[in-house]
Amino acid sequence: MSPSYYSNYPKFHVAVDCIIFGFERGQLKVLLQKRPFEPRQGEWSLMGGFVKRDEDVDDAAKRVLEQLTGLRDIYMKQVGAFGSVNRDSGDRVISIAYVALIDIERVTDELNHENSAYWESMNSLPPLLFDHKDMIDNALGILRTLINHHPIGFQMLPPLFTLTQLQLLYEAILGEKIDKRNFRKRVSEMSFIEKTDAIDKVTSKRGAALYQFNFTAYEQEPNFKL
Amino acid sequence: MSPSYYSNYPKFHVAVDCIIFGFERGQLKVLLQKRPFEPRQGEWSLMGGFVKRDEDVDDAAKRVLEQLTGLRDIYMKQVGAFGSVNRDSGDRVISIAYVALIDIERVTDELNHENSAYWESMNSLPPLLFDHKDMIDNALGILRTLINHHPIGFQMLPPLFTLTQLQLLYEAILGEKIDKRNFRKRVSEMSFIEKTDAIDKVTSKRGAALYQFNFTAYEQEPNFKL
DNA sequence: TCAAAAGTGTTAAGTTTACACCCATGA
DNA sequence: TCATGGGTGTAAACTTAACACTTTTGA
Repeated sequence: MSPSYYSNYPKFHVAVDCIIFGFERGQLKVLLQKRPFEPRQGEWSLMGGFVKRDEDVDDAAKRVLEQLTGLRDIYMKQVGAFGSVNRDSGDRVISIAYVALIDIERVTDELNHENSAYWESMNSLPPLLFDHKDMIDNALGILRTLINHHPIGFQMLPPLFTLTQLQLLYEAILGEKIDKRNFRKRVSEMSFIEKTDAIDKVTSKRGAALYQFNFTAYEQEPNFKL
Repeated sequence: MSPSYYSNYPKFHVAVDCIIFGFERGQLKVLLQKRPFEPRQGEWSLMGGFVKRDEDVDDAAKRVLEQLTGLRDIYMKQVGAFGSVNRDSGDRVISIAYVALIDIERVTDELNHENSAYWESMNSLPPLLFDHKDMIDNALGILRTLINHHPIGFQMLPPLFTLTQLQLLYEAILGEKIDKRNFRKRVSEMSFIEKTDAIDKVTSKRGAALYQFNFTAYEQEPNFKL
């Protein structure tokens, strides 16, 4: 182990940062934290942490996410590595950013606030630490690209959702209005988005049909285009 | 510098690996090297190198590319970080992969062979070191995604090229045949792909019109769809 | 009774696909 | 003269976009 050729070269701190997206009341939100240590303690930042010695980088991201939210088996995808020399004012740190999509209802307020974490709307982000704003922008770009052909939006909705919620989610991610009838026509062509017998009476007097995403049906016929 | 909080955490070797694509005689090729050091000296690998202490990770990738090819100002894009614990059998190394697109004619054979580097067709890749095959697969995926809406294919062609060359390039990247008349119709709608007076007599008796990509025209009207 | 959100089809415009022959030249 | 690659247009199929009114119900 550690043969001489490699050991001529420098080593670096390697961190992961998580861009955790959720969706609530028609708004795309991101989970931010007041940085709990120096330097720049108290500034708004993404949730992050250092990679451990015998830990895959992907696993480090999962660990950080679980520490903050208590959730495992969450959809995550690497956004990329951020490696400018001076990106971290404390010391040289190379950070690998991950985007995670979660159902905001699964994260309780207590959990959030223990970590001084808060959901902030993407429309009104505060100034952020280091290059964390760039990370969020990249993550959103990836989300916008993926959302059109992959059924990942459902990760941010409860198991049962109305078509209006689904449409608002797409509008929030893409940043544009979608025609309601065209949207519903496309949804109805996808057999894996199933209408249930349940009715949502929270957001309308009349009540709206609740739908669910059927993962196994999707596996069999994964033609997705919204 | 190096405040106590950070210094509790481990440090890692960080490398860059370059997936260098080129195009020659109808084939998409990648520049591979016989690994010049232990462990696993002599195995086919991507061109890589360790990040230096005061060097941006992006700059490390540019440096490695320039060392191998002598070329600067090349189109490069980060593919992502590869961070499994045991991905490198020598020691723990976290590697950040970059894809680069170059005009194969600009790299002379001498340069290549000094570094024991060779262009290998994507259709007949040898077994590769570590996770380098995954890196190439990811890079190709990114290339396929980008090529449809961004004029990056031209980076792999000489300044003057025929429409047949351009079509063969697209076919090689996408891995499927394209209808000649439909392809040319789409090209003719893009004002920044300009016909020149020059004629190529190398590949046909009749001669084929040579075209060029006009970058400034593209900046003004960047609507690209092939 | 009325405000608020749910639900529902058709048509025109635009895009994509499929398809086959003549041309110019050097060997 | 013929083999090779260059060059050209149209019609049908499909996809996308635009658009407005009725329904249900709780307050």
